[in-house]
Amino acid sequence: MTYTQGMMKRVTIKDVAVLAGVSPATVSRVVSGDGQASPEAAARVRAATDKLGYRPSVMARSLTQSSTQLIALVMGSLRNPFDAALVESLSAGFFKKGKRLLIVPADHGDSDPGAMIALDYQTDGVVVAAGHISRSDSERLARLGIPVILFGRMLEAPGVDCIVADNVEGARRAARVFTRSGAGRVVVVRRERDTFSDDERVEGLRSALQGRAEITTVKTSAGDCFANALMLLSGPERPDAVFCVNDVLAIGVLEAAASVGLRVPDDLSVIGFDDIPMASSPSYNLTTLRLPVDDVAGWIVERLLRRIDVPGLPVEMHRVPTPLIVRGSTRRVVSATAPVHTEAAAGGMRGQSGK
Amino acid sequence: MTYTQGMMKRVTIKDVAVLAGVSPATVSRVVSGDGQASPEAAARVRAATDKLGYRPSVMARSLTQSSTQLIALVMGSLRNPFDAALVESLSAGFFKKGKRLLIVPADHGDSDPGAMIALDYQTDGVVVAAGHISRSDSERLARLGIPVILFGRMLEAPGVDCIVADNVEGARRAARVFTRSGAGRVVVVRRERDTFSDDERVEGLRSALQGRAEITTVKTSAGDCFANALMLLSGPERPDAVFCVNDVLAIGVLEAAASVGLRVPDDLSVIGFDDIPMASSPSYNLTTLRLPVDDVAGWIVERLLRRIDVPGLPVEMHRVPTPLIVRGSTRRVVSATAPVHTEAAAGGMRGQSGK
DNA sequence: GCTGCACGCTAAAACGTTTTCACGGTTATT
DNA sequence: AATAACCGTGAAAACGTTTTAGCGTGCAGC
Repeated sequence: MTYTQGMMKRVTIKDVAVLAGVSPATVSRVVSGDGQASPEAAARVRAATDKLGYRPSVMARSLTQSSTQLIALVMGSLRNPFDAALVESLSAGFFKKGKRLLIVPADHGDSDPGAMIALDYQTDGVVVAAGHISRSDSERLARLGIPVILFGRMLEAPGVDCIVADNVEGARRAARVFTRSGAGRVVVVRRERDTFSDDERVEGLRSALQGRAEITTVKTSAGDCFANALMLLSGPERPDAVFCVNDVLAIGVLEAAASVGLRVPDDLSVIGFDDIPMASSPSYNLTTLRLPVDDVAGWIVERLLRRIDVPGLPVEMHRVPTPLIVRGSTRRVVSATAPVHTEAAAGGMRGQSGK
Repeated sequence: MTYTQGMMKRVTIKDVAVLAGVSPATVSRVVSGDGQASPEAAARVRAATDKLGYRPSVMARSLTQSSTQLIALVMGSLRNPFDAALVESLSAGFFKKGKRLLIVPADHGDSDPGAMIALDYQTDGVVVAAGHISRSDSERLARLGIPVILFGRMLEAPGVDCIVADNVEGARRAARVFTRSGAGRVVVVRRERDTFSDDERVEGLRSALQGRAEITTVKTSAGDCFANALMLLSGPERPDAVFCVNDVLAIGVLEAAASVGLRVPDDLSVIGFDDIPMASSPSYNLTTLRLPVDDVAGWIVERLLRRIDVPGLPVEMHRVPTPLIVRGSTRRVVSATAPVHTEAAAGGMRGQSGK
């Protein structure tokens, strides 16, 4: 079998119809499955679609139907393993439900807010995993019946559900560990750009530590974290505890501590946030607040699909629990109060995602 | 300003037309920019689109035009930082050129080959970043004029360009380091599933080491790498050099080496592949073959767009150079022959991506 | 003053589906 | 036996664009 050079025309429903000897309407009914069609007609149609390799055009279908099976995902950098894992988990989750991800960078130079691409492509929904969506934009989407899930920050607006880690409770747990081990000088390491979640984490720690310790804040990019931590840890007023708003920063601090010969956790306690796989690697062994990525992705998928099904639903503000994972970067203290989740120190490189 | 409850209808080109007092055709010409229109008509149309917030429906447009501005990206797990970086770089690169990424998991349970989603959505092109595409599928896409870029493996088929790391040359460089430092027992660590690239890397090392060293191969998942390496390194026939098909595995080996008290590079040399940011962190300081992710993404974007523009182009098989990045996990030897790229050991956590 | 031409615009067709409407032909209900 | 309900099907409209064909108008060239 030889093929003609050049581009062939797409095989359409009409081609199938003439081959099967029925009308396009019947083909549509058979292919979509729900319409009524006689067994013999259905058989002929199916034979024709198989022979021709017919695939309905989603583009054309979406003109008459509302659904495109597309979900817009506004995402940022994937340098942080947590974000990469979230995107992967979302992609898999949505795909399993027949939805495809249309990804749009949150911080493209353009002034055009990324989420609005949902309008161009008539997306079934929007997930804002990084960055923000303005109230007016979200209202515009809501007016068109496009639901939005916002991850990492709260926004009270029609049609947008929010899912945020329980940041203050997590930070409080970290604070408790610090006070138990008698930390007096605590440094908070956070990113350069203030985000909703970072603010909550820092504020949570600060309020829980109120009066019990002296707190300093350092802002740094992930790339400069090592260098900045180096300075901090070799300076005169060395902290005895460091709380980082995510694990990547915490690992930078651990590197620096090792580099200047500080013993962790004896000289310095370090706590991170997220519990990325690296955190449990033997060389870091980082105590952290776990943000369970598969739970987050699962909730987002569930919630968005449900809202697509039943549009009238009241909005929901979901807080994801952030259990403390005690590892080697903090001192083990006998706890008289609430039990905390600890972990056998053996087994390296094994992350949280057990799938 | 209050909005009516419930879903509003989309604002279409017709709405704009009546508001501007012109025909839909004129609106189309003004919006798309290339048609001819009088200044005053154009002004009225622009005022109308602004007032109504009109956004053309890509779906409807794609019926008459061929282009959807969509690129299908077949991707696998993002657990390996290299893959995450690649996706991020591709997304940014394509977005800058006005293309959006439609992501489809390579290994969804479905039997349907992922790349074929390109047909459903009339994608402008396909990037296969993980997994494979069969010859017949690629031919089908080619017949419809949809170009394909295949990353990580070679396939000679019409309409598919390939980009692959220079695996054998990289592996040869690794072999040279090993032989110079007098390694006699070399272990190759590779993934459980054989891939084109892994095969090339392993075979490249094997052929370069031919007769100079005893070679053993170990297959492992990333999660089990630490445990497996532990066994290997504490066993009777301990290797003095380990070549890993990627950095993630190499880091597992380094962890294990540290865990059993082996000194690197004195007792053991380790070389990885990819040069992920972690590789340059002070606690690993891994010698590796760099696969420059931004170069890869850049080539893919360029090439795919060019092929979309001019369909007749002959296929291209691109090999990406894989320079050796010498760090602390291999012994420094005075080189009498070709100069190799070395790197100041200072500055932690700073990866290759300088952007 | 007529032809030819560029221009600005509109009407209508086209793209590939789904869905509504209508129409015969069965089958069930009285 | 008459009527009603139902089933399978096709014609046609609809979705929101772009594009082609065509139609006046004004202007230059003869």
